[in-house]
Amino acid sequence: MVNIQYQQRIESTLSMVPVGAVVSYGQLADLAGLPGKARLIAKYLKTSETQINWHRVIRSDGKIAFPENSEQANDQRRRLLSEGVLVTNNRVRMASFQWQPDMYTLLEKLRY
DNA sequence: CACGTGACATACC
DNA sequence: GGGTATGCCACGT
Repeated sequence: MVNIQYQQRIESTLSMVPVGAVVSYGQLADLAGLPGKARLIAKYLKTSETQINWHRVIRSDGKIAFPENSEQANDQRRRLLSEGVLVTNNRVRMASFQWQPDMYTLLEKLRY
């Protein structure tokens, strides 16, 4: 269970991640105005029912958080591939990893 | 209040 | 690159 305030910020921010982009847990926390709370994002994704764009969240090292070949990892990989995000060996390719800097700044100024 | 627990992050070897 | 060690922080027990 995640505090409702946190949940709302996380959900609205996550809903803005564009198709074909991925963010890390820490980046998403930053964008949501919750710096340092990467693990809270993880808890949200695990416990919350409404997970829009959940598949666009990956670890800071570029890897999918689930064990390779697990059902969930395969599901996430399939969803990413369908948006044009290349995934090999449970890891997204660098070109797809993280937003362009200007986009990052833009969203920050836009919301907070 | 004291620990233990994560779909984490960073530094270092 | 992989592996270990710490830091982190909201939550549950």
